[in-house]
Amino acid sequence: MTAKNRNGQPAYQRIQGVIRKRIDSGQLHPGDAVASERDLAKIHQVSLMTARHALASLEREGIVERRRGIGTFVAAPKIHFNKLMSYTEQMSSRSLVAGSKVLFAKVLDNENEAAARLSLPPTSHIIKLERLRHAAGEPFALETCYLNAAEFPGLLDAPIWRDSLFGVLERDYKVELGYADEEVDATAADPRIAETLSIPRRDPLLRIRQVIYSTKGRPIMYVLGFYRSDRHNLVIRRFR
Amino acid sequence: MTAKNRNGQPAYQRIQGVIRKRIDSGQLHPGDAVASERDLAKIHQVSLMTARHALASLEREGIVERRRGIGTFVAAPKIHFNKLMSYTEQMSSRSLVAGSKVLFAKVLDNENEAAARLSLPPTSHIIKLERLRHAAGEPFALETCYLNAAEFPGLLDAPIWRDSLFGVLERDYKVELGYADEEVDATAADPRIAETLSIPRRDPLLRIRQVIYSTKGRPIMYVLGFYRSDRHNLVIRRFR
DNA sequence: AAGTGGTCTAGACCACGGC
DNA sequence: CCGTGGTCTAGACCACTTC
Repeated sequence: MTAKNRNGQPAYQRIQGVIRKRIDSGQLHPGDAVASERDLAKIHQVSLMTARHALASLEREGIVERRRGIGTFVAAPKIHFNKLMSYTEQMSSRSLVAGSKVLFAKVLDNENEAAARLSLPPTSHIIKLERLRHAAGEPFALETCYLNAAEFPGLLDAPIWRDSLFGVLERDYKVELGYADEEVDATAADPRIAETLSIPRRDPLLRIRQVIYSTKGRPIMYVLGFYRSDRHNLVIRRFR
Repeated sequence: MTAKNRNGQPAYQRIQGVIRKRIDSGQLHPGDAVASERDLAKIHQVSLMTARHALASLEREGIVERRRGIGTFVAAPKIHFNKLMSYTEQMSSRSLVAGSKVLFAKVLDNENEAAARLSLPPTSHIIKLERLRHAAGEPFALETCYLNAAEFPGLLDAPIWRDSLFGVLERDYKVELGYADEEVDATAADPRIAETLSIPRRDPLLRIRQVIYSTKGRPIMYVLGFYRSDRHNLVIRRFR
């Protein structure tokens, strides 16, 4: 019997959804035991491998921890490490109101570095969108996004002002965002950035260069961001 | 038939090893196709799920990329993102000779913050090991490790001077390192760090606070590191 | 002994991409 | 159409932990 999913969602994702909801709604707290593979299999009428798949990939996300011979438990909420999220999503996951001010938005043809990061010829038409991001009334970061203008015609006419760029891409352009490779280093605020972010010149900033890929591995967007080190810190998990 | 592994290594790991070796040795180059799930299953005499497991977790490590309907391909070598490696391992993966100078090595009992990060009482006996790391003759980073003295008696007598701390822990103390949670931000060099690293005061530095856990989720070591931003950059991958 | 996660089988059907 | 990866079954045995 091939399990029929009324909505086309795979069974293991449906199971994950149930568990996630129970954690988010406070029914399950960090440290609590999650149903075992065998119990989940019975409850959701799936095979062991499917229940296992659900738990294994929740563990990879850091939502639960599994211990052989003992069980599966809700993990301490270390924020969503290694999770690709838009600025809007990040802020709302911290219960902050995200704000954004567009400083620059035009199509250019001399953004060589951005074009290279997007695997495009040097003089391609590139959308450049520079935004000052703030939260709780304070400047937070300066982010510049670059996209292939040929691939996203009319993007600058979309309500980026109101809406999340991730949302526009996923909803209006049917892009499936997959993963992002990021390079992180530290740098000192130059005069312009210092003024924009309301911090002293030469203050240390976190600089993140991010190339966002579709699920199929095609580069979609290059983002260069400068983050106030006193307002931001990055959380990641590395595996051995 | 339960596949017998002559050495106790799971079949999927053996398959991964074969693929890794073929990539490392130059038999397979980035972009080349890897054998399909079905081929691997035949070649290694395992079931489809096992061959699949091997490829799926290689993909999670960024070694290969899989595309539905097309195949599995060797990924571009973006360095080992999200991979927990010792300084020695990192350097050697970049073909650099790692050097280290111990600046401080003692057991203390007033390292409250480190104790807290290790989930120990505030005044626990804590090993503090401060090392200046260099490569290619240049100072590179200042790293301070903290460990539970009760758990690693005699550690300071081990040949940390010569050997990798990771190596000592894994070999002599039978610790299985599992993962690390890291907080990254930017900071300015204070006078002492500036002098130690041979850089101007107030230069931006990458600061990384790292808690390393065993495979069973027990905190093993807390590492506070300051990295010269002109010599270091951190590469990570985030998933949606 | 009982329960848990880890590995594995020998198949199945589906969705997708290229021909 | 055929080969690919994605999901899934209905079990099995093993290793580990707790009782």
